[in-house]
Amino acid sequence: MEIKNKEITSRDEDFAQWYTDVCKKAELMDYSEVKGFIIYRPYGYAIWEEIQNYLNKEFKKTGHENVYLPLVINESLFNKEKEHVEGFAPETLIATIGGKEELQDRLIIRPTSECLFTNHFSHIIKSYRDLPKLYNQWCSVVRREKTTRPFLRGSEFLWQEGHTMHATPVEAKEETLRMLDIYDKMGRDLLAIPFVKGRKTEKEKFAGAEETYSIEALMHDGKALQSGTTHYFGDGFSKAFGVQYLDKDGALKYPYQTSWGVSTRLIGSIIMVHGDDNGLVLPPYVAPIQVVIIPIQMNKEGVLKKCREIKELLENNGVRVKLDDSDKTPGWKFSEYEMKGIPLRIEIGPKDIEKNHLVIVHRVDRTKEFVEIDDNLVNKIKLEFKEIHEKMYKKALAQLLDSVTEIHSLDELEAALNKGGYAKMMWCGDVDCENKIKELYQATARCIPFDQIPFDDVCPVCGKKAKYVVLFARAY
RNA sequence: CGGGGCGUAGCGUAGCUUGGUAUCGCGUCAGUUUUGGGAACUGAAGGCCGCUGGUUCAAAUCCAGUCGCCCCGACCA
Repeated sequence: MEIKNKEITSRDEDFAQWYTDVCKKAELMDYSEVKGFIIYRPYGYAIWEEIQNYLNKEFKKTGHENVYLPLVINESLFNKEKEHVEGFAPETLIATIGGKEELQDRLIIRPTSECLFTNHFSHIIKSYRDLPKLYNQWCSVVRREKTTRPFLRGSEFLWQEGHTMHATPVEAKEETLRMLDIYDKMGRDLLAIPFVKGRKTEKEKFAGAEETYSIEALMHDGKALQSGTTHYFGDGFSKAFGVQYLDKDGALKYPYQTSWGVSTRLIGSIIMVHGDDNGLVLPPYVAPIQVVIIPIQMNKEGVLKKCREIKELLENNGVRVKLDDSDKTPGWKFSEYEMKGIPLRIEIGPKDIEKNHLVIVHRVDRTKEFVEIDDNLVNKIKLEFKEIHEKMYKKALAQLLDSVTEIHSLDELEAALNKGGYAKMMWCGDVDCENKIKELYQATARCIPFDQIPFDDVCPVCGKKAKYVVLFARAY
């Protein structure tokens, strides 16, 4: 039975419009009066809270502490690291007036907090005993963007930014990769999104970083989305901000630094990886509501009572449940909660009560089954979550693997990019070739993946000797 | 920042060419009947027609300015 949602544009018809429809209709966000600044509605914010819960546990397991630093950076401080300033200056929002006075040192609303952290570190790191410093901050940052889209690119977005200081480059580099692994694991265990891990090219790396790594996700329309980054800074910021400590050997030394972050852009990834023509599809472990119970003929004797009983049972066992006992029709509720992507639906009507079972339906593929109400019910529901999660991950992984095309010439590159997904090619490492591809095909180097298995000798752009396997794609 | 489009009720819109006090649908509220894939009927509330100024007896409509949003490019998590 094909049942199609009438309020959401289909993905094939207009993917951009589909995306906007889902954001609005699933009540994740609303537009505000100011371009690029969105309202995170309770349901959208709750997804972010699940991500926070997951990451806070992982961060704390690995010894990180949460802190909070100011919203604003005085301009003179911001200007200390040259590359960093050049990278961010074009998109900063600056406060110039306080009350009625014009400010002497203007206040930059943080686009990222490397300057603030490094400056603070210079005050608190004096001895090798103060290292490592492993800090994380949950906050929002502001970057003036020309083109904005909900969750994908906004003038303000919510994120976490980790900032750490280490005694040695080796230790700092390990941290950079450790955090990338945590992000990757989050994709596998929480978001059901397979990421491609890799290193950014010189052209694509973060302003001021020596090395940038990223996790890249593939959207349903074949475009890539950078979903998280980690950076190794060497001692560049340390030197610029004068962070020095006295080591065991009595020498003054500069510590080595990292930073890493994921943002509410992850919500965009979830939408565009898993969503379908009926709306959002949420993986169970990140879903703010995991189960929605819909009573059928709820004025009939015992229906609501049974619904409440099941709700309480699941809730007491740590399942996030909503019972919709509003007077909307069941059909309306089915559509509504599919639009909102709730992974598992339970229907309870007079017929079910008679037979002592529940009807359960998976959002991802609408598979429907009857589950007997017995002492093992909670475990059965939890197994359903596992099954749904695995289904969603496998589906996304198949799509990702299917999208990778090995290419050996510019023609093949163009064809692969037009098809969508990743074009895997050998590359000489020269930025000119990156620029040429950008210009010709509007695609960028997403990353130099960790899996480096060469399959050709020359760069198809310039014909010179190839150094790396690299993935190109059109990206958000 | 270039090119295009659009601002009328919470949302989507008609009206604008040819000035005369705003149309329709969805939603909202109340009531009754309904309920296994977006229910039906009856009644009701809701508008500085983006903003400012001008023309006019009279402006959603004409003129000027201004603000904002959306789409496509260049820049970016």
